Parts: sequence; C-alpha cells; structure tokens
Amino acid sequence: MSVTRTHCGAPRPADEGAHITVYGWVDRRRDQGGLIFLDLRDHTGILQVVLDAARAQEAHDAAHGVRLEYVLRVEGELRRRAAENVNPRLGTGEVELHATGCAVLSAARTPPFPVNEDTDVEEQLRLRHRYLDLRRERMQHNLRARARFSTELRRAMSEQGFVEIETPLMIRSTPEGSRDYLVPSRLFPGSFYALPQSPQLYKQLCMVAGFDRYFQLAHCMRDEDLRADRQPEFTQLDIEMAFVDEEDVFAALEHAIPSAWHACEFRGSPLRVPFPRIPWREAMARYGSDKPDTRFEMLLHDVTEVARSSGFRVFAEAVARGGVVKAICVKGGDDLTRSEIEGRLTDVVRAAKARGLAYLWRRADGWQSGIAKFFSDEELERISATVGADIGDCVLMVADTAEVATTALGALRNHLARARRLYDEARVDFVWVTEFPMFERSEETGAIQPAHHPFTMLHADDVELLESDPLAVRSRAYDIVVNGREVGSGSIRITDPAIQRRVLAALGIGDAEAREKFGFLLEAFEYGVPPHGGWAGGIDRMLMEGLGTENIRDVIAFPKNQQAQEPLTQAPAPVDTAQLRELGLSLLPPRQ
RNA sequence: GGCCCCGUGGUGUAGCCUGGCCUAACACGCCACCCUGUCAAGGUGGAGAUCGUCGGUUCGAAUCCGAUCGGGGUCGCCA
Repeated sequence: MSVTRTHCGAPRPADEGAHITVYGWVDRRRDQGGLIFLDLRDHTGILQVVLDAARAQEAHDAAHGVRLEYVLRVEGELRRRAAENVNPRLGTGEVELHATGCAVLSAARTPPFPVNEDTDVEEQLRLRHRYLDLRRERMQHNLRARARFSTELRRAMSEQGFVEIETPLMIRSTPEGSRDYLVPSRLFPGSFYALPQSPQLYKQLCMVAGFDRYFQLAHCMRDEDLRADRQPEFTQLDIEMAFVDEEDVFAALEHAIPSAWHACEFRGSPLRVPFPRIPWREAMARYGSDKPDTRFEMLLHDVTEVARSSGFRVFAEAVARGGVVKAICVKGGDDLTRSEIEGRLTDVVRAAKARGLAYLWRRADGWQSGIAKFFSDEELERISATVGADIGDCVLMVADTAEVATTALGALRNHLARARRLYDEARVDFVWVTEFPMFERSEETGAIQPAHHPFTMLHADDVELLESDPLAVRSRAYDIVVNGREVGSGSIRITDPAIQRRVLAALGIGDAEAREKFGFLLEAFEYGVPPHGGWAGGIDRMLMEGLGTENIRDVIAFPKNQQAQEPLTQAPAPVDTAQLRELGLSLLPPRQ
C-alpha cells in the first residue's frame, strides 16, 4: 500500500491534527443515523472512527453499509476528544479519527462466532474457522507471546555459544520409542522415511562433529493418542553440549529459560533460580510422583512401622506381604465427609490401583473413624506425629506395594490440591528431578526397558549393579517439571563403548542387534567422541504454564483435534490411487 | 480399546433429574426502520431451532430407555 499506514493502536493526543490513514477490521459499529461510530481494529489496538453525514457525506454513506469484520481503509483527521467523551478503556481513548474517506477493502460474512469478545466457543468450530479464532485477542496474544518466547530462547542460547543446527525431518525409523509417522519413498518402493520423534541421534552426531554446543527449536512428531497437553506435532527446545556434566546443562537452561520467561512477562515471573533439584527417590517418597507439584505441601509420610504391629489387619497383612503404608495429612480436612472420602477420593486411589483408602479425623474430642478402634492411643499418637496432624486435620492412608501406595497417594494429593485450591494460581515452580532409574520393567512384556533411552549414562556409584540388580541402577537422566507437569528431559550420554555394550546387554540387545539398530551412532563414536549430554523440552507446555492455559491447542496456531484431524483443511485425507501407485503402495481393506 | 462429561436458532446458555403449563426461554449476533456524541450505544419491529441422529416406552418425549454419530477430558499409550 503506497499510502503511509498508521496502526489503529498508535494515535495519541500529541498527534492531534494529523491527517492519517488506518487499515483494519470493524470491531464494533454504532450507527446513530447522521453520525456513525466505527471501532477499527488491528493487532495494535482499536481506534474510534467518526463518520459525520454533514461533513463527509460520501464516507458516511459508505460506512452505513459496513458490518462487523469488514476490512476498511479510513483516512481523516485525528482529533482530541472532548473531555466527557474520553474512553479510558482504550489506549487511543483520548482521540478519534474524523473520517474524510472510507473504503471497503473487503466485505465479510457474519462470523460463525464472536470475534470481538472472549466467549467460549465449541473447540471444533474454532478449529474449523481457525483464521477467525486466531483473529481474536486471546489467540493473538498467545501466538505473539509464543513468537517472543522462541525469539528470546534463540537469543539466550546463541549468546551462550550454542549453534543452531537444523536436523532432517525425513529420517530412518528406529524401533524404540513412540509410534512413528511414516513417509513412503518413491525411489525405493516399500521403504519409508520416518518423521523424527526427536533429533536425538543427530544431535549426538553433532557432538562427534565438534559443534560443542548445539541447539534447535525442533519439530517432533509422535503418533500417539492426544491429551490436553499433547499434540502429535510439537516443538522442543533441543540442546546438546560436549565436555560437560549435569551442572553445565542445568546452568545453560537456568539462564535461557528464565531470561526468555521474564522477557515475555509470563505468569510466575520472576522464576526462582536455580531450579530446586529433587532426586527421583525423594520425589516419589515425598510427593508420590516423578512429576512433583511443589506449589503446596501435604507431603507423603511413611507409617509402615506403626501399621506393622497394629491390630488393623488390612494394614498389618499388607506390611507382612512386604508392602508399605503411606499417609497424607489434609490440613483442615475436618470438612471432608465420609461419603466424599469413600466416594470420589477412593475412586482416585482405585484408579491408581490401590484397593482402598483409610481415613482418620483428629478432632478435639479424640480420633474419629471406623478404624480408630484398631489402633492404640500410642499408635495413633505416632501416626499423628509422623504426618503432623493437628486437631481439625484428616489423615488419609493407603496400604499396598510401595509403588502402588506411593503413586495412589500422589494422585490423591494432586486431586485434593486442585479441589481445595491449596496453591496460588499465579505461582510457577520449575524443579529438576534427578537420578531417575536407569531401567523399568515393561508391564506388558515383563522385559527390562530403558526409562529414558539406551544412550543414557548411569550413576557412577551404581555401575556394579548393572548385571546384578539393573532395576536399582540410577541414571544420569533429569527432567524439568513445572507445577507438576513434565516439560522436558535429558541426560548425560554414554560415550564409553564398554559401558554401552553392558547397558545394551542388560536390555537384551546383543552386539549384532545393536549394529543393526544404532550402528551408525556406535561407529561414529569410534572416531573420537567427546563426553556429552543434553536436554529437550516442550515449548508448547512451557507456554501453557507461562500463559496460564489448560490446553495445548491454545498455544498452537493450527493444532489437531483429539482424533488428530485438522478440521480446517480436513487432514488426513485419502490420496489419489495414482499417487499410491507411484509410491508402490496399495491399501488393505479397512480393519473391522 | 475402557471410563467420565457435553450435544437445544449463527454464538453462548436455561429448560431435562421430577414427561403435559414448551406454540421451546434468555443474552449476544443477524435483518429493517428511527436516531448527530456513541463506545457492551439506544429505541421499534422482524427473521431464525422438527432440541445431534435412529429406534423404543407413553395418550403425550428436548425431558425417560437403548443404540449410534460428533466433540472434549481421562486411563491405556507417549524409549
């Protein structure tokens, strides 16, 4: 546009008398007959335009037919408003544009939902007309915040000497991990590329290549079912560093993330730095989760010893079988009713595989509960002291295997915190969870599998356990957890071929299979590999926390719905048989 | 694949539990007219829903039952 453009949000009283041209969408119109007011909106704000039939007949007539969301060009003279007409809710509220010309650049159909206000609209409808949804103030704000966050992260990484390297999007499929999205090869019919679940192997190759410090805002694709915080396509801040240990990785991120966070003025600013570190064992013991929410207390306590000798058979028998009894103390839990506990709260622990939930109220006149009679006064006193129960509190307990009791109470802890609003909504807690177990047992197959990935270095003190007790081996893997949500994970990697061989052996992967699957990485390591480690974290999830939204779609421009469809363009869609033939593909009949 | 919630004019909701006063209500939006200081403009008038779909129960269904479709959440899954 050759005419100089003034943005709608820009004019101020100092600009009085200026002849300007503005472009934008009609946010509201107030037609009083001879006098029409239009609120013209662009991404910078809203400017009131005045169209006076007596002064500019032609412009006024044009404005008469204008409707919401029409795209206009308006020129005129900027004037200061009379004192009684000032609108303090607008940045431009002290001025207004007296139009001499008004051109409709584009008419608009009546929008399927309000663009000019922040009403809840059915998700599917928002996605089908995403261009209108994105035009709304909230999404404009979110996506502009996202752009700023990415820019600031890039700046913070670059200033620390990290080199941004783009890794390929069409790569070899590797068997581990989540389900791959596949891309058929035309030149090699029957062969496929995979879209990366992460650039893991490439960034390690960058270390071998001598890049020392790599980063990327990497697109990752995983073909798994969706959640409120999970999209099939997402973006990670991906980093890798050579000649480092955990502290160097932590320091790099404790600089980059907070500086970007603060530049965006995100929720919870300023962040507490350094991020507290919680060993995995402690996270499980105290919070009942490897994703501890540290915004509130109500920690788990172990009352196994009291339970062991008690007359309460449910507890004593669980302990005799090698189980444990864990407890949390609900401060002011006096108001929890029996039906609440036996209903909703018991459902929560049952969902985590616990058999039931025991409860005790500590009241001024003593302990109250169906099970209090099974405990001596001294035992009740010990429980009370262990969990820190005062009069007016409620103690909730689960007896089961250590894993079930812990995770069930952890789930209950989170449930109660949300239901009882035990934390400050404005607070954002970043924490490191360290020393994750090296391996875990697959519930499906019973086989040992990597908890992180098979190139994760193990804790120096636990090397001897690798063959004798692999499940007890701690790794040098670490997560960043924000308000109980995992946003990223990383590790120091194995670069010693002997250790790598032993780890793969523990996973039941022999030399031949290792060559077949990761041969290129192991071969690369034979040419001089620096010790290295890294981390990758979800930008989308960090934005959710920073912007305070519960849904990942609110921080992505064109997300998929829960069926992984994109309702605007209708992806995925069938393709022409000619395309299939070219790729050497034919379709099986649909599965029943 | 399991479980939970939702589906009523263009949008957001009420009505549903306890069937008939529903010829389906309210707000916003939409259309027409009036209006020269409005800014969530106002006034007058108007259009617009066979209550997701199919079947059942009943004299009678938005309302009860079953199935099904669509959306959201969650468990499984996400090395």
